[in-house]
Amino acid sequence: MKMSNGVEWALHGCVTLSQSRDPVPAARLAELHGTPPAYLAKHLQALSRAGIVRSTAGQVGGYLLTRPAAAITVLEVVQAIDGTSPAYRCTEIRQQGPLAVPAERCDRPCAIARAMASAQEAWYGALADITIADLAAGIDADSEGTAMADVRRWLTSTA
Amino acid sequence: MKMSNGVEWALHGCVTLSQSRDPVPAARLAELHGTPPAYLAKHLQALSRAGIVRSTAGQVGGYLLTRPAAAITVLEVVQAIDGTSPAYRCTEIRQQGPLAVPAERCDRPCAIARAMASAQEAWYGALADITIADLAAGIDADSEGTAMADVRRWLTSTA
DNA sequence: TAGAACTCGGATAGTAAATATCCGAGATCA
DNA sequence: TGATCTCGGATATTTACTATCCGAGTTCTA
Repeated sequence: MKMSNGVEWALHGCVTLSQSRDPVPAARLAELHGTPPAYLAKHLQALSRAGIVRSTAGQVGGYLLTRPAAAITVLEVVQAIDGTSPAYRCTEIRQQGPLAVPAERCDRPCAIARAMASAQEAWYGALADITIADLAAGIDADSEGTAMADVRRWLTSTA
Repeated sequence: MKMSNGVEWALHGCVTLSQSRDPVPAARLAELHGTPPAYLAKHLQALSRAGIVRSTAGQVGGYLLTRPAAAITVLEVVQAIDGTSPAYRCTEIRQQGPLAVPAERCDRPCAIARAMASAQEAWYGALADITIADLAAGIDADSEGTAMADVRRWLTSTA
């Protein structure tokens, strides 16, 4: 069970975008985070499709959050990059083999699928309780309150 | 984020093994569940390495649970098949780029990694609260108490 | 006691997904 | 109006999962 590596870049990118009032080009984010520019752009497209960021074309274009950072949950970002399909997908093997359960009796998921879905629900719930603003605050606290200010300064400075 | 398909087979297999007092060959489990025999055997090897099942060679050999089903958690099975490494792995991109954080200040994981680890902790906790015995009871309840009896009858019958 | 049959175990191909990249379409500013 | 910079989807490469086979070891039978 491996989560896409792009989730990390997307989360860091959203935190960075939360510090900017002007659009930030994908190349700029890639430079800041030390990631492949083209690949990061692909993930930003996914965020755009999910309605988390808004893209602007042209010379002063770039990406920008569509909502306040406090209104964007980590779960949204994870699902935008990694997909919404649950990690465990039941293939209904109870309907196969010599003791197959007739399909008419399989209206509800089997006990195993229910257990796995319940656990994933706990996972999603935890992710939904954290917002991009929380992450920014946590990173700021780790750096004794200088990290986000440094990001804002770097974003406004011309490359 | 996609979990290995073998987890489903392993969980169903453990439930089946919990109904048998004699070793069950991998080929028998594969026949019951309608899965590729060789591939299922590979996953059973992983369960064996994790100490969840015990293998016996020879003519009357097969696989058997090492502990009562109530003492085996779903988390153990999932980790045995899918690995123990967390789904989200931080690549420490905070240490790269023009605003890189010096390594000396990275003694503890960054706020994003902490948040993701906390969520995974919730996931694991939910899986650890469910045992193989719970799954067997749930499946039995879905079938109005006939499923496990049918399994026991089928296991003792000669193919 | 020797043989044979059946078992598991690790090493070996094939396939799908994720990773990484490039070039074209569209929009903005000079 | 033109040039430059932006995003967006289509395209190769690598990784991990899926699936399989054959050899080593063990147990029962004759």
